[in-house]
Amino acid sequence: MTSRAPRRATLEDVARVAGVSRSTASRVIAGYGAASATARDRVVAAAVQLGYAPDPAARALATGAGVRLVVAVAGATPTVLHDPYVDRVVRAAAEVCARREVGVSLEWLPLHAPARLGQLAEDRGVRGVLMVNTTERILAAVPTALQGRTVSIGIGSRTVPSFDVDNGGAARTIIGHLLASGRRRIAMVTGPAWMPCTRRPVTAYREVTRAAGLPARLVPGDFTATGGQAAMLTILERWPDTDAVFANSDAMALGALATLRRRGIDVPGDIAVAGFDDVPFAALSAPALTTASHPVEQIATAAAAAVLDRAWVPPATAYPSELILRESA
Amino acid sequence: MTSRAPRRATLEDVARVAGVSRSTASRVIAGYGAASATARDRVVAAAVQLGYAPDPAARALATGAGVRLVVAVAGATPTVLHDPYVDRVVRAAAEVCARREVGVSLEWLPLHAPARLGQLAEDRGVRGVLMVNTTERILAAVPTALQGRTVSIGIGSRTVPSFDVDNGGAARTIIGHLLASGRRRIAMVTGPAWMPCTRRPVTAYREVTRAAGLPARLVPGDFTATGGQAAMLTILERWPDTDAVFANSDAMALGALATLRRRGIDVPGDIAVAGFDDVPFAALSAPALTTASHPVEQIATAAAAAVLDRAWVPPATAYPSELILRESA
DNA sequence: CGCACCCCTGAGACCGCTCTCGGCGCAACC
DNA sequence: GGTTGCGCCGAGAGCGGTCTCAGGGGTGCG
Repeated sequence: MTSRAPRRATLEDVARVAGVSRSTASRVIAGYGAASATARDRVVAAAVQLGYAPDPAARALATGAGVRLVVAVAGATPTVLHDPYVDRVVRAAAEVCARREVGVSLEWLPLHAPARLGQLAEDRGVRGVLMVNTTERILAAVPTALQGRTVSIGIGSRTVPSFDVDNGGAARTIIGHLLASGRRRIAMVTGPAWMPCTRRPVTAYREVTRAAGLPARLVPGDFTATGGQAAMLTILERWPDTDAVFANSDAMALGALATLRRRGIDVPGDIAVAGFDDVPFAALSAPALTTASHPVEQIATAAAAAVLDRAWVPPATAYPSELILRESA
Repeated sequence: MTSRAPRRATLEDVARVAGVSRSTASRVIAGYGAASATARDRVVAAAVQLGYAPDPAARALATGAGVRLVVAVAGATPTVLHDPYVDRVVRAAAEVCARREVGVSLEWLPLHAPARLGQLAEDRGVRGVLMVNTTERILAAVPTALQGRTVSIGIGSRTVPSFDVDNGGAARTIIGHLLASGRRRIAMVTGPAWMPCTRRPVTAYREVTRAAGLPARLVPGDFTATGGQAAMLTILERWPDTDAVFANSDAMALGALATLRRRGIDVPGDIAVAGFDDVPFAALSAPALTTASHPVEQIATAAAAAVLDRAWVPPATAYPSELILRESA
């Protein structure tokens, strides 16, 4: 008995063992047509016995479905890929995809060159697209060939469903908290103007402060810590009497904290600082950062599952954020 | 002229346009056999003209190569996947893979169940494996079918090449710096004992302190910030006269910093603190953290490229780390 | 001039799966 | 009893590549 190379079982093998045709075996494994209970049982038993698992490449080839999910991050430069936020999205997506025998790849989507989307649409390897940080302009350029298998983390459109945190609500809650604790000259460090995710928090800020009869003090940041440091400097210079700062990301808030510390300004005594995201280090800063949670993993998991399963999804889902009270505000 | 669905060009189309057979076209595209200069030119021209790109699934099916790279993270529980370090590895790998039409997936490798490796080996979908945080035990269980397409970030073995930071050297440098700045009662917060990456830094610590005639003060951590907080508490309790702490990761160092701040202990006045990794927030803590760099992206990129290209790689590559002096030590 | 050899090429099998299509058996109904 | 209809099944044609193999044309040598 020559022990030949232990070739992996194929559908053909399963069919032979089950005593049915390959077609029938395929039907029960892939579950599309009808099959009798007996046939089903025999096939399943054979598959289990042989440790059968379908070859993703062969299946992709036959169905025309792609073999990987691409996470496309929009931005002006490729550096947008180097962001902890993107990391979290990619990890969650990769975890979801692993169970479905699908890979993930990461791409930069040049802000003003939606042509890349056309290439993705034609690429037989791509099963679907998960867009991050996208803009209306880019969303509008999503080719028909990609519709139905594209979702966005952030804003959406009629053709691409959106999964996002309720950042407007989060901003409202945080600013409400600042107000409630007696702050009156509240500044906000926003994200970059081109990022749509900046809009709702800014609107919320404008509304809440206007309702309280307070002036708007807006400074743009870039979601990085160094950006936060610079923004804090600007605030201090432009409005020296500021008594609270809401930074639209923890990274920026942490940067602001660093600037204030360097200037010897007491937090929260002189100025209260609040962030958004609840990154792990937010609990460890001095003082510990008051912030609001951002369920990125949950969002990315749902988004990835939606494009993989081609399930119907509500056009826009907003995930709730929770206020996390610590020392800084 | 009916404009039919713009089907993506196949090799067949390229061959037809170039006026050669599919075989010849394949030869020049995949570049394995011999082809005349004219044939080559015609095929290349046709491919360019048609915007041809090979279907990864079809190619994978024909060659038997897998269609995705799996990043396998060893650990006791699936929570090992939720680690910023893993995120960085996955991102770098995904970026490398994207250019090669390969996807990435993320898996947890149960520490005491190397059987999962056998499944990976049989999975026709996997092109190669990138192991993270692995142990000798697991390394020894890598099936032959996976050899030659598996690399490890961390320790390696005869059959799986290793890519890692020179963490022994980094530890030596950091402790040397502590010593040079007059510290004499230096404690170290290590990683978990089961992680091989803990070994070299600990050995370095032991050697350097012994050479200086100092006692070893070792406390195990878990590479998380909360673990660092707890470890710092232990150190304070067990050796109250400690004047410096080297934590083997920035997260733990930041945790230690938080504990010290809470206790009102001055850093670096009373106790100096140094970390390892140079995470972004290390520059923003109060005081800013002295640490050593960890070129994770560079390492992961090289590792991913190695398994994808099946290129020969030196059995073990140690990437240099640099001391980053800030305020805490 | 004949032969051997080599370079190049095309035909075609194959990778493992999906899915259409036609056939078969059986129950229901007229 | 004959027809219709339906449920289940197998044959087989792809999907888009790779790669073996046999053959054709040219060159070098005897």
